[in-house]
Amino acid sequence: MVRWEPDGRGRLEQAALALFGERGFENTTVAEIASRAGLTERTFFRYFTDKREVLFSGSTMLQELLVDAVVGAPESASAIEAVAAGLDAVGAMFDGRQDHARQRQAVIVASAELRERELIKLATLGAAVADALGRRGVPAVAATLTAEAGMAVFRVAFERWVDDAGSAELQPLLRESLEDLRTAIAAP
Amino acid sequence: MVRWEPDGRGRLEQAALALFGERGFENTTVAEIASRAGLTERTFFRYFTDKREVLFSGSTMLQELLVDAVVGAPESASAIEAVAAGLDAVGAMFDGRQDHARQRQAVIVASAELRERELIKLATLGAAVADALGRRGVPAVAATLTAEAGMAVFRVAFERWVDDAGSAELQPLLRESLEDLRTAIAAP
DNA sequence: ATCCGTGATGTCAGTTGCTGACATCACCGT
DNA sequence: ACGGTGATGTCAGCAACTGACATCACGGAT
Repeated sequence: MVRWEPDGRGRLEQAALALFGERGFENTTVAEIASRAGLTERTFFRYFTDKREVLFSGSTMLQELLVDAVVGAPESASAIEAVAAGLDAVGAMFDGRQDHARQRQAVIVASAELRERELIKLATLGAAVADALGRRGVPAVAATLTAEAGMAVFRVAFERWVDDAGSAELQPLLRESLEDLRTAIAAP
Repeated sequence: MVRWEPDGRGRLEQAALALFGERGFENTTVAEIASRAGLTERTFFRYFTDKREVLFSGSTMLQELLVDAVVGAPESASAIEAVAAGLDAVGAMFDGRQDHARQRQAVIVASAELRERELIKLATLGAAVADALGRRGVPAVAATLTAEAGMAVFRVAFERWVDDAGSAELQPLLRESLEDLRTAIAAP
């Protein structure tokens, strides 16, 4: 018999998502999350710096994926093409995870605090992409703007994907949204 | 003799900015801010929902200005042109406020919590602009993307304006950044 | 001139997020 | 058999925030 059940971190994440879904983020106590996971409040804060962080453990993986794809895009690709390649990789990663994404997103949009956290994760992602573009030789201002545009495309496409019952795949929505952005801001 | 010194709210804002600048956001207590303003912690929380909000009272004015300019743009203007008009108005508003903006921005970038708050303010601004575009008849997805692009342009231009000692006016940087974005994401 | 309602402030007690310091104790290698 | 290690627990404490109630100058109504 083992001393502790395995994967305390994962149990905390599950418990948190479930409780946030039932009573909402603000009406859930860290002590309650920990208790449902069979752990202590103190242990929760050893895994997560923050009550909010428990919903964002996937963001580092997402960042690695995106950055790798941007860096690994063919040398001939322009900045925006490299970002598009990154978005393709991200789109593929979300395949089959629509249900989980929906559940999580419902919790996030219901709480201002969690929306804040999500925005800063996206901003960090954008900065990492801009940095990756920099390593490809793209000048700083253009890199930042291209990365920010990519994040805007991601936000819009992701929202459509989560809200829309009909579309099972994220990738086509990403492509579409990038095209929409292009036509939207093209000079008249 | 008056019962209370006037403009408690303003005194709290000044005291907060000063203290955050001296010791940083996390090392400043709400009680300290209130005390420097000659008030009580409880009173602070009557004016501001949050310790962070004390730095963001201007954002509602910014939003009104921007939305009004977008709505009031000539009917012939495209979505992105309406947003550009809004950015012009915003650029004009910041004339002569560079010192204050710098001081405030230094405090904000030094604190993750404050950066979060700033991002959600910008996102709210973006949503308001998208809504304004919607009232101009722009379809929802295009409206969101155009507004997000506008916010990205604002972020980048504002950062350049604050960081760069040479440029006194924000407006030209906004124009430039919009052009940069256009060329950055144009189809190859 | 007196009284009374009002609004900005203060006081107090309580909950919750979060942290530092220290204790515990099964497991694992020596 | 033994000692080190790492994941966990316990406890005390600060600071952010909130609800309930008190205060009291001011200004208008009587």
